Amino acid sequence: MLLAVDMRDHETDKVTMGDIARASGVSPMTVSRVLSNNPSVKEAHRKRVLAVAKRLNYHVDIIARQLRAQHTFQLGVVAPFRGLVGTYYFGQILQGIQQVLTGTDYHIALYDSLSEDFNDIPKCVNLCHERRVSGLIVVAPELSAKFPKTFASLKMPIIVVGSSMGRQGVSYVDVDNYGGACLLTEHLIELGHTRIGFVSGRADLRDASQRELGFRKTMEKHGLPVVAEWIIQGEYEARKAFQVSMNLLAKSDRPTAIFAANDQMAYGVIDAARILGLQVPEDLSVGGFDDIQSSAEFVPALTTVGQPMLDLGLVAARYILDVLSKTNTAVLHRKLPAQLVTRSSTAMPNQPQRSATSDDPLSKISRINQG
Amino acid sequence: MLLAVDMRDHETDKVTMGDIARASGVSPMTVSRVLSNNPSVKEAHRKRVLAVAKRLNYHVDIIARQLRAQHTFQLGVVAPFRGLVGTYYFGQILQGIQQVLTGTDYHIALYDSLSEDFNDIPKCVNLCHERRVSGLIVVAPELSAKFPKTFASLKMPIIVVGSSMGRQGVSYVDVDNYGGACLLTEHLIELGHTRIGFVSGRADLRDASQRELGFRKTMEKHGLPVVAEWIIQGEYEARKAFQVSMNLLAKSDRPTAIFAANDQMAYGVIDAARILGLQVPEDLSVGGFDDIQSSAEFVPALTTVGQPMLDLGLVAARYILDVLSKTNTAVLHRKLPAQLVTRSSTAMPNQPQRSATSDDPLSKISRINQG
DNA sequence: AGAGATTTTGGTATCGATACCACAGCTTCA
DNA sequence: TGAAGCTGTGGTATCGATACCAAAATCTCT
Repeated sequence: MLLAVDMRDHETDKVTMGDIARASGVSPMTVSRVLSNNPSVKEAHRKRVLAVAKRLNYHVDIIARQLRAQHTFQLGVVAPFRGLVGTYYFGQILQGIQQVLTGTDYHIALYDSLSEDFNDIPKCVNLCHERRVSGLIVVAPELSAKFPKTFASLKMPIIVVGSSMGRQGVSYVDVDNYGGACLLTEHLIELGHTRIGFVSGRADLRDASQRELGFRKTMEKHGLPVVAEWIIQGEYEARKAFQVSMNLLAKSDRPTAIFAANDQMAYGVIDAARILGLQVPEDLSVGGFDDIQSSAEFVPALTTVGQPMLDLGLVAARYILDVLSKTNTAVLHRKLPAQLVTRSSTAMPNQPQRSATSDDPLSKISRINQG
Repeated sequence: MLLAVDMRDHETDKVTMGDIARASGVSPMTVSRVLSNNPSVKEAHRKRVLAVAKRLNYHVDIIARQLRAQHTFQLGVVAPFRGLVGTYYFGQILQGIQQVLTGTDYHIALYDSLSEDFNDIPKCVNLCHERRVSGLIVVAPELSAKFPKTFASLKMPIIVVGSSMGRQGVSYVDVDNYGGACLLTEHLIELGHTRIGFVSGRADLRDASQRELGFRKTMEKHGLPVVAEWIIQGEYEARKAFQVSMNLLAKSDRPTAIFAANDQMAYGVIDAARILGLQVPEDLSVGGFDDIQSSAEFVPALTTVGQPMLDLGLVAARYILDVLSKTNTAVLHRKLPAQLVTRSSTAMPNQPQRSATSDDPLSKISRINQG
């Protein structure tokens, strides 16, 4: 009765608990108990069942388990593919999520909130709900995203990443872009800069507008002028920033410091400054935002605002898991602090007289190749 | 008996087909038929059932359907998160996949092949198999990826993206990186260049080595020298490329053209050239690879090799769906052609005598600001 | 009108794992 | 020795949708 030889062995994988039960002379229930580590089963049976399961190359049928448990163990991640997937920011969030999920039974189900089927987030969230995801992380950096209160009534944990939802009962985790921008602006002001320009990011993204707001408010707070011509559009792209800052820096009436709303654009600004013969940070201080990997190695090493992108994913995923395990039931409203990272692309501005002799950037051009 | 009023209405969503059946006076089977568009059901019943389903806010229980159908409608996508997620390349592939999936019942389940649980691809593939994904797309740009033949014996369609699998029975779709590199090299040679440098990509990535090979073979084919000092490591990063090409271009014995293994590095090379006072393309032709979005707008517009990244995703997803629907059962070995995109960053090399007078790059430095 | 063909409907079993209850076998103590 | 307690084990029902078959309802034609 024991260990009836099964010639199919590793071949077919339609092996069920019933098969194992038959082959090891116990009931399916006992098999189920063994495989779910229920302690109330005799050691002899346990060993035999495990051996048979291994021999038959058994794997639980996840679907049946899901049906019984009414739980898919899928963590839905909703994001606008166009524009977000393929960015470092989103990649880091995904890695954070995966780090939390590794070792659990959960995995990521990815949905495009811009798919032509459902051109807005609520529709996509409903789809996920119908698909019975266990929890949902909505990555929504767009300004236009609408989040109806009905989200809160869905019978699943849900959290928004990258958008602060105000007073609504929806959980979110976001980076404090406003505060981060204040930090960098304060830093530049403390160094003695009063003529500061700003390269803004994509107008449709929430974080971009928050960074610009932080810059403006801090300038106002210190009674410093925000010069309209010194606020230029960089679209979050190094190239675009390069082009627009070429124009700005070529003028004789130019700022002594520039705050770029992300690091890539800061690179673009520095490239432009180099070409125009301006030394960074001697003639121009440049600050960025994000602290992407290359910014530490960049020459000059970039002063920037560190954004805990990985943490966004970690916090969001951990929150969902906590709610699912009933550890936490509260609505989460969390702004992760951004950190000022001071490196060598910012310094005190040159003395006025010195700056006067060098109004023409071309006069300095040879210096770049001698340094 | 008809239309018994249900006060719960939209509240709870534990509505089953049985509930609808009861509320509309038919059997669960008829409800099932109506909801799966089976034509053999009387129009009166159909209308009543649909009305009730809507009123009760019914949604099929996907899990139960899956169990019955033995099919999860999940398309597994396996990729090394670290290094790949967050790249434009992977973003495009994902978008391609999603485009095919939009409108179908399938959706993406994302798995990290580098998760600490299973540090190699076969383990991750097994996990997906256990999780009963309906099909699997393995994105594997690394050189080290091992693909045992056992993949072919898994009872699910599987395709590898970004690695040509040689003679093994595993399907793949890849871009013809080798051929693309040949195209660009030929282009430079046709323009009259004989002194050509190469900025290589990440040594661990398959595509990078293929591009370099294409360059080398084409040079050899034309009897041109591959100068060791002119093959420099750019790691696929603009910054790195900028640094190493600064060194290379500052020498008096420098190439007249540089082929960078991706567009970002080409940007870096061009930036370096600018700073050294070299005009592109007059003094230096620069070609890239990938044709990323910004390359068309770049100044000068970049000559590059267009890589159909979106198509990788499209072809892979379409293949899986075809196999699942039995439309196709053959193993797919497909290399998508890369396309030469000629823009303004490449041109005929300067005449030798002219090049002789300008051995010192500094002599040209003022030109950049006058153009 | 009634036999036969056709459309429409409902009952039952099934997918595979597992919660719950009941009970067999064994131990412990009055 | 028998009642009470404990441990292991198996039977049955359930999660919700649907394939399959049989039965009912309807239609067709002589």
